[in-house]
Amino acid sequence: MNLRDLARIIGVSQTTVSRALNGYPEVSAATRARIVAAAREHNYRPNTRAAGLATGRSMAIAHVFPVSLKAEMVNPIFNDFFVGAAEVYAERGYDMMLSVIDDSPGSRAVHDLGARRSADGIIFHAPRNDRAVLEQLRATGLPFVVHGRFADAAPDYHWVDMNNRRAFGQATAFLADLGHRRIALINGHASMDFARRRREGVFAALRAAGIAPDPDLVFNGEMTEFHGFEATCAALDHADPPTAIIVSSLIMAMGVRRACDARGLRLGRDLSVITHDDVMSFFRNGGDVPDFTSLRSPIRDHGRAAATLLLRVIDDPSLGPQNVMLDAVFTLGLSTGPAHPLPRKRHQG
Amino acid sequence: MNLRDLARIIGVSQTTVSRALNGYPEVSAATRARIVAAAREHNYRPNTRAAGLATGRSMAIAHVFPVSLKAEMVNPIFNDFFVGAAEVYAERGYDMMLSVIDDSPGSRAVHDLGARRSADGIIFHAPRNDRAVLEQLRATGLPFVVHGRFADAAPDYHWVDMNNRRAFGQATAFLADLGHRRIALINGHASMDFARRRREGVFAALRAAGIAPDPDLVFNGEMTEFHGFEATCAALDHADPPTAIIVSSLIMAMGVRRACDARGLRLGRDLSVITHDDVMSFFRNGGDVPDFTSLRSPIRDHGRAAATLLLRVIDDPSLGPQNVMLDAVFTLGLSTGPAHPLPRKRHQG
DNA sequence: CGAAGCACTCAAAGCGCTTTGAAATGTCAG
DNA sequence: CTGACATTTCAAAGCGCTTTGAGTGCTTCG
Repeated sequence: MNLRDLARIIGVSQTTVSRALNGYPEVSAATRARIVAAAREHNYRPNTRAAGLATGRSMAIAHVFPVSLKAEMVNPIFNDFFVGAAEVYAERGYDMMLSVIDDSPGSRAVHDLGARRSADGIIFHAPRNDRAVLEQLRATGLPFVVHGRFADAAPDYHWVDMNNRRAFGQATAFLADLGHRRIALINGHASMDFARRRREGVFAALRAAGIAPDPDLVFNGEMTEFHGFEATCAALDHADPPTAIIVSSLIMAMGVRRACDARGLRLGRDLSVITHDDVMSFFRNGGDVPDFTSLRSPIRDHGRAAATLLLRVIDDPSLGPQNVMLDAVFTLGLSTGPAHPLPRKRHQG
Repeated sequence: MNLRDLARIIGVSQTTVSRALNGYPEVSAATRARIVAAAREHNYRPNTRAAGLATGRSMAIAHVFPVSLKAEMVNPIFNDFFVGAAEVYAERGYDMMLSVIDDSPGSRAVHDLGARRSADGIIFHAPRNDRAVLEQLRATGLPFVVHGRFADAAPDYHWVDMNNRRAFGQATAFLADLGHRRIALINGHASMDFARRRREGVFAALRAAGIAPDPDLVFNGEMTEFHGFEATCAALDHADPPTAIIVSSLIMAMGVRRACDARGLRLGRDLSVITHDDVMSFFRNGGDVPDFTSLRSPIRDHGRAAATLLLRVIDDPSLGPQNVMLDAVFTLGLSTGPAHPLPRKRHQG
C-alpha cells in the first residue's frame, strides 16, 4: 500500500493525502478525517526511504564506535545509554543505528557515514586521545554529539560528559580526610580520555592533600571484572600497598571485592574502596544501603542528554557548541572507613 | 557529490558510472578503471536512500526488542550478540538498526516495521510465550530470524537458539551423580521461553535420577546480580535447603557467590554451583581454570549465526524454515563437588 | 456584475539512484 | 562491402515520497 494507491482509493490526489497525514493546514478538516481514517484502515505507512529521499532527512541517528575500541562496545554501560537515547528518539520518530567504524588515519569510514546520508546525525562514543577523528567528524557535514571528550582539543563541538576530574578528586579528598595516604586507582585504558581525566582528578587531590602521587598505584586496563581482580591483587602485592582503592567502574569493583574475599580482607575495614557507578539496570550496588561508597552517574541519563542535544542541534544547526557536563553524586556506602595500614608483606618484615 | 555530478565530470553517463561502480560486466576495463579512480578522488559514495528506493532494498537489518521486555535490552549479553552480528553485516555492507517496539496485542508497531521498509530483515530478540507476535512478524512480509524461540508454536520459522533443555539436563544429571538431591534453579522470568525450557531440562533430569522436582527451589526473576543474591539467600533459608544450585547466567552467579561469601559458605564444598555462561567479553569466568563449573555458549557466536542466517534468507527467500541449535559446552570448574548437606537451620534442629 | 480574495485541491517536478531498452560503435564472416 | 553479432555506452523511466506552482470553485467587496 503506497501513497498513490491510497490516494486513488480515497479519490483525492497524492498531494492532499501527504498533506493531510503530515499535518499541513491546507486541508479541510473533513477531508483530513476521511484520509486519516482510510490510511488507518489500509495500514498505510509512508516508505521511509522515499520520504527520506524527498525531504533529504532520513530520520535516523547513527551511534558510532571506533573499531579501535570495539572492545568498548561490549561495555554494558552502553545498553543503558542506548535505552535512554532510544526513549528520546521514539518520541520524535527517529530510528537508531549502530555502527562500528574504522577510525584509523587513512580510513574514509567516518566520511562515508556522511556521504551515504543514511543518518541525520551522529553520536560518537568513547573517543580516544585522537583528535584526527574529530576533524573527520566535522568533515561529514552531519551534526554530531560526542559522548565523552577528545583530549587536547578545544571544546568547540557538542559533547555530553560527566565531570570526571571533579568526581575523582572528590573521592580522593574524602579518602585523604579519612587518613589514607596510599590510594590506588584502577582505571580504564590510558588512551581513553575519561581515564586521563580521572587520573588527573586523583593526582590533583592527592597533591592538595600533601601526598605525592605514585604512578605505581595506577592500573590501566579493560573495564572488566577480571582486570579489577588482577589489579587489586597486584596493588596488594606492592611493597607498600594501598589502604584505599578508587575504581573506575562497578564491574571492576566486583573484581576488587573478589580479590578481597580471596585474601580475607574486609571492605571498609581492611581496605577502603570507592567506585564510580554508572547505575546500570543490570548491576545494583547493593540494596537500600549501597555496598560500595560510590560516585553515581546514571548512564541512562547520559543517553537521554546526548540524544536530546543531538536532536536540538539537528533542528537548529546554527547552534554554537553545546556542552553538557553531568556531575556524579557522591554516595556513602559500606566500603569506606578510616585508614588501617595493612600488615606489610611477609618477605618485607 | 552525487552520481550526476560525477558522471558529468568524468564525461560519461550516469548509467555507466553506476554499472562500473557496482561491478556489472557491461563496462570496459579501461572505462571502469577511469571511473573508479574518479569516484575515489572525489570521495563519492552513493546515497543510501536513493539507492534503496531504486533497488527496493535498504541494506539495513533491524534488531527488535519488544517493549514489554525493554528491561531485557539492558542485558549485557546483547552487546556481544550485537558485535557478532555487526561483524557479519560489515562484511556485506549492511547497517544495523536497534528498535524497541510495542508488541502489545493492538499495536501496529511490528507491522509498521515492514510497511515503512526501513530494513530488509528483522532479528527478533527475547520472545516471550506469546505467539501473536509471531503472526505479526509474518505479516510484515520481511524475512526474520528469532533469537530464541516462541513457546508452543510450531518451529516453522527461522530461529537461532541454544539447546537449553539438553544443557540444563546435563548439569542436573552431573549434580545428581555427585549425590545432590536438593538442587535449586535460579532462573529468568517464567514468561521467557528459555527459562521454561531450562526448567524443563532440570525437572526431566531430576525425574530421571529418581528425584521429585520441588517447585519451591525454582526462583524466577530478572537476570541480575541482585536477583542471584536474593534468590540464593531465599534458597538457603528454606527449611530443607539445596546443596546445589543451577544458575541461568554468570551475572546471577556473581550474586550467588556474594551470598555464599556473606554466609561463610565455600563454593564447591558447602554449596555446588553450575552456571550458564554466555561467555561475554565483559565477564570472564575466572582465569585459566574457570571459577564456576559452567555451560558455555558464546553469545557472540549466536549473533554471528543469527546474522548469517538472516542474510542467507534475504538472499534466498524461498528457503524453508531454518533452525540453528547451538549446544553449550559443559566446562568443569571449581564450584562443584560431592554433596554435603548443609546444617539444618537452627530453629529446625 | 466583475474583480479580488480565500480555501481547498491537484498535476507535475524533483530527490539520487538503478535498470530497461535502444543506440552507437566495433568485429568479423561471407 | 555488407549484414550479423557482440560490445560498449546512453537516454529515459521509475522507485514512493514531498513540495512547488497552478488551478478550481466559492465567497466577498467595490
